[in-house]
Amino acid sequence: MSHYSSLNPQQIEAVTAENGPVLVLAGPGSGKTRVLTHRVAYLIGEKHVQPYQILTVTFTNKAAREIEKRVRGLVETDLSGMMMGTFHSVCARILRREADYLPVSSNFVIFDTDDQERVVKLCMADLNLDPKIYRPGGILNSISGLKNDMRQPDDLQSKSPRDKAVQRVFQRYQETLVKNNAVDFDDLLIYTARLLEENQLVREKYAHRFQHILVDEFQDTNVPQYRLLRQLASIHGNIFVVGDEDQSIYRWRGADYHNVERFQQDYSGTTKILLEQNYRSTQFVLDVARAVIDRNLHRTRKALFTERGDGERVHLFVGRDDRQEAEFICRTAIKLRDTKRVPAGEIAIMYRTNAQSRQLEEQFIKLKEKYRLVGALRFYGRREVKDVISYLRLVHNPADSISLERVINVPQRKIGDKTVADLLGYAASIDQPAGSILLSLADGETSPHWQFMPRAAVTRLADFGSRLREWVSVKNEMKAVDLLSKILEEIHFQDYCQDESEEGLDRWENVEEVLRLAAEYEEPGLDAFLENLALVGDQDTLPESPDAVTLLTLHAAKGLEFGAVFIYGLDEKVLPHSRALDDPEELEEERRLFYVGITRAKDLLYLTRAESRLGYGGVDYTDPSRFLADIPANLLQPEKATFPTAYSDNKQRSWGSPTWREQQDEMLWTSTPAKSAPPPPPPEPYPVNTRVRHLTYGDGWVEQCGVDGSDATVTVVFDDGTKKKFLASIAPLTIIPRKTG
DNA sequence: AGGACGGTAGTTTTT
DNA sequence: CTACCGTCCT
Repeated sequence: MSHYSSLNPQQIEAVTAENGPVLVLAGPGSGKTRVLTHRVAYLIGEKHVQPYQILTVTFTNKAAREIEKRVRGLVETDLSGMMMGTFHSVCARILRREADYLPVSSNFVIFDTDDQERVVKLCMADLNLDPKIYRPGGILNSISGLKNDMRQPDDLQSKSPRDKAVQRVFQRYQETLVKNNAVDFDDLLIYTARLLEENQLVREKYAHRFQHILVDEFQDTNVPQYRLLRQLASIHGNIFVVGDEDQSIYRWRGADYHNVERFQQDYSGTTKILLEQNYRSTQFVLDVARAVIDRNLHRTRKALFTERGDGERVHLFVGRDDRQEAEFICRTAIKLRDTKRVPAGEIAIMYRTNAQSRQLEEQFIKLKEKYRLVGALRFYGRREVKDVISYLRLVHNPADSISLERVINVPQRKIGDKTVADLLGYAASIDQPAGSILLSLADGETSPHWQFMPRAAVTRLADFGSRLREWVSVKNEMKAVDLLSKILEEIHFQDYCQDESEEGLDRWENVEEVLRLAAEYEEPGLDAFLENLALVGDQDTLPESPDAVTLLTLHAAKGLEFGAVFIYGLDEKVLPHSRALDDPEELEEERRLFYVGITRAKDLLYLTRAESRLGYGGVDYTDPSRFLADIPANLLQPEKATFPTAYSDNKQRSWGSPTWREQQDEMLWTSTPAKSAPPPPPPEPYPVNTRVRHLTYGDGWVEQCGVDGSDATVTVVFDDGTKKKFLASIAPLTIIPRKTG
């Protein structure tokens, strides 16, 4: 077929692999999406598989859409029967259909993290657990951790007081969700996995239907995902997974790249294909990437290569402080745009934590340049947005007391905390959802619940109850937009948003955006709209902007590519992050994160760090990231700040003379040359046969130390026999004083 | 019911 | 140093 001519031999092998388990290990930029989409097209076009017999699973909606779009471009066939979506959306679809077997009914709502935390707080209050001793967020994390491993509350190994608390909250949390006819994100996967494992009828139904299962980003699967795939593949065994262990960066969410190894054990006769040709980056970028990632164990080594040529060396800049570092980045980015004609939209600045974006933003603002910030404030996280969505959710599912609590007094209708607490308490005592009681109160004094609290309070509740009843009665006849407009109007939400503050306008505009989103749903009813709100994050809402530089976290960068990439903050405790330092597994993940960042670059890559950074309190003096020490010096190009320093150099170091190392750094990489001093002779920092200690490799002897170009390099033979070459100025080496006899 | 205050924590966040 | 949360006070 003609479009296979554009594929390389390994890609063709993957696309046309025989039935059975196939594992494609795809390096960054090796065309894994192409392989996946061509495989689908091949199955339909050549193997005459019906679209409805194919299941394609991804992690993000964006990826799902991309794959669908590209498959449509490859085949003529109508794809409407094909199941294609994220793990969560596929599970939701299955669960709604099979709700008879579940503790919730098919119109269950999906609780997001916000809701989850509210539930945890509620449960903790009920159990008399002090939120100051156990932070609700932390407890929720523990619960989610257990759920990700498909554990039950009583599965907790140790019985520390905290674990006991987690157990009790977990138990109650789960009961609360069921009472609210709600599931959380984890439940979508867990319920599905269990259902398929325990119910032969359901398992066979789906396992029979899906003759081919294709999975993207397989290294990011967690226990329930792995297990449910296993069940779905239990009849035909045609499971085609694509992934890359080196790009697994969601361990903390339960993802376990060991599933890649597990796959090969569990599915005998797996065809394994490595995609090593990279179509994205230049060789220098790939070499740096490889130098960094090859230090990780438990992975399939890949030898990435490119036919794009060497390209430029990877640039390395060391700022005096993080401000200068940020300034260097912004000015260089602008320079690339103006003199090297790299479009701003092809430039990205990546960092470990969101907080780091501020420094960069300040510089952009100072230079009056636009930038695009990815992911900081989430649209769906806005209070007013959550409020209006909660209204819809309550109407859709009056048993959802979390939403009810959220909106019952927003805007204020004189239903105070006391009244709400009484209502919820009363509801719990007769084991009914608070929503049902509200609806019943709409009947006035004939309601059996009328007497349960003081007249004034009950009247106001009844007021709200009759509103709610009205909305519930029309919800299936009206389109989502119309219902939402009706609600907003009746509760005067616009007035509520637009107090005279500036944010007031913003708030209302956000609400209008929700209305626009709702308008896309033509069918009457709320189901489709709410499902989408729950399962479609705003990751894909981020607008393209070709004329602005993109600022984003390394996590958010996964899957993207840019002509020029800056990685900001290559210091210990930043990347790797301080929280990861004491755990080797976490450190490996930090390394992968760095690797993901590096491999986003097509042509230009800048790594930057600073000798000091603003910490929580004052100034922190930094150590260079250990990852830098793993990059051979000949791949790097030290950079000086070529712009006039924008701030005065008033930070004299008053304590003692700088170490040779500081002099070295000054000389090589900082913008301020040593003041009017004659250029110091090239220091020989590590004389041959010096005993040295490396931060990660231990002790050894200096074998060679030379200055090539502007770089001092040092070669060390370690006691275990390994020989390493470092960039002298940044290698975490210290000289071990010789014992004088 | 809203504002002022104090305490405390402060990664990453596909769904 | 902030930013956010919870509490208390008005």
